[in-house]
Amino acid sequence: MRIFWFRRDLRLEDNTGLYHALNSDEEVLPIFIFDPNILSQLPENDARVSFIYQQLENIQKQLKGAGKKLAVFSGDATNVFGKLIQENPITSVYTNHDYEPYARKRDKAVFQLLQQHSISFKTCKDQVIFEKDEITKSDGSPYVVYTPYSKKWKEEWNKKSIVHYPSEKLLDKIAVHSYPFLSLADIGFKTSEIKVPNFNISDNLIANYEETRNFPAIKGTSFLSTHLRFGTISIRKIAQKADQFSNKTFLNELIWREFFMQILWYFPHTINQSFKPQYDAIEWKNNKNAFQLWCEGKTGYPFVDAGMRELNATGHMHNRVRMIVASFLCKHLLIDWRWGETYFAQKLLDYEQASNVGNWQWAAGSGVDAAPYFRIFNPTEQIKKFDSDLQYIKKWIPELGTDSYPQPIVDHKEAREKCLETYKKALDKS
DNA sequence: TGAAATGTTGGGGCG
DNA sequence: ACGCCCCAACATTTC
Repeated sequence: MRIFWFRRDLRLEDNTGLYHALNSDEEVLPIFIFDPNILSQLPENDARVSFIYQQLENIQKQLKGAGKKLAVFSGDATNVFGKLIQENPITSVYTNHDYEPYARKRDKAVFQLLQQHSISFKTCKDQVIFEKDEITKSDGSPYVVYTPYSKKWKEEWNKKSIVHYPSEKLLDKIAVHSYPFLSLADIGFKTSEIKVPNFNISDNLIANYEETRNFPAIKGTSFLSTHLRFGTISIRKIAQKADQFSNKTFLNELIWREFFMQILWYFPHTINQSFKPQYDAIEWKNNKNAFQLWCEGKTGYPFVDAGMRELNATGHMHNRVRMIVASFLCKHLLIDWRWGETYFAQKLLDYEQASNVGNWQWAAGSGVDAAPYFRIFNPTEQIKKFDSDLQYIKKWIPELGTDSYPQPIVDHKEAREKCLETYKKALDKS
């Protein structure tokens, strides 16, 4: 018997690892494991846990149609596997790659356990088109600048023809078993009132993406990120669609995702250290009160506040606004990018460590191919450019223009000058 | 995937 | 018609 281990690939269709697991005469036990190492840090109504559970239920419904079912466990992965291999004649375990530092550690421990029992651990590429070692410079070293990376990515993409993995057609190989399907309550969670929005990848959206994506009042973005994060849609399907359009702006965003994933793979220390080490000499102010006001959307800068309120209310924030609030936190408030990264990690439905760390370091100036330190967004100029009629801002700040809306917590000009001085001081040291 | 500061140009008011 | 000043508009440099 084989095991297929679902993680960030919560779908039956075009699932690489699932396809390879099912594509033999052996029967396959499909499992999912809720990991207390991750869950214990989350509130009981965490919206992502609800979304994962909802997707597991979807999978369960589809499997039941084929007279099968999914097993859902809770526990440390090695403990769960220890039990499963005692109770079943397991020959191999299949799963899809997960590139985050924590997942790599977890998978290494599972691999070692399986190895002791002479069980093979087969892992597949599924959540990206190209992973770590597939797009590198000619000497095998990783790209740390986006443009040449994307050029190489597109070259390789054009060379190959896309392969799909019709895992959904092999469900008859799934084993009959009596393992449980734990409920949300069983793992100590409740259904969140925050729901993951559906994605939109209509022809219209992709064709107009470059023109509309920067205006948060327009529904010009795809809302794909959460679905890509949890694998509820196949990246192969999305990339193929994006490539059909002559304007490659949308495809480029998919490439940014893989760019940051390979950066995290080669430079895992960047989850808490600046990619450019001299940026760790910055003397952040780290004012807790200012941070709290930023979190709550009460800085007195409407674009910043609207974004943070959108995040708090929905678990989502428009990408243009993410850049604005991030620049404001790091540069106007001189608060360490890690604080912002941590807050986003708590709140974002689409939280993806590689993209979140990569983009926060971009905003702080400390990352690969980052914004230069002197590039400081003016949160008021940004309104003129991207929300000039205040449609987005008023949606989230109904009290705008009244006495109850706070005064700016910092003066733009002063904050800008202080930022330049602080960054310069740190960078002059090296 | 900036914005401010500084420089340049040219039209118009005016003596 | 001319020189001078002002300043908007645009370009370039700087942070």
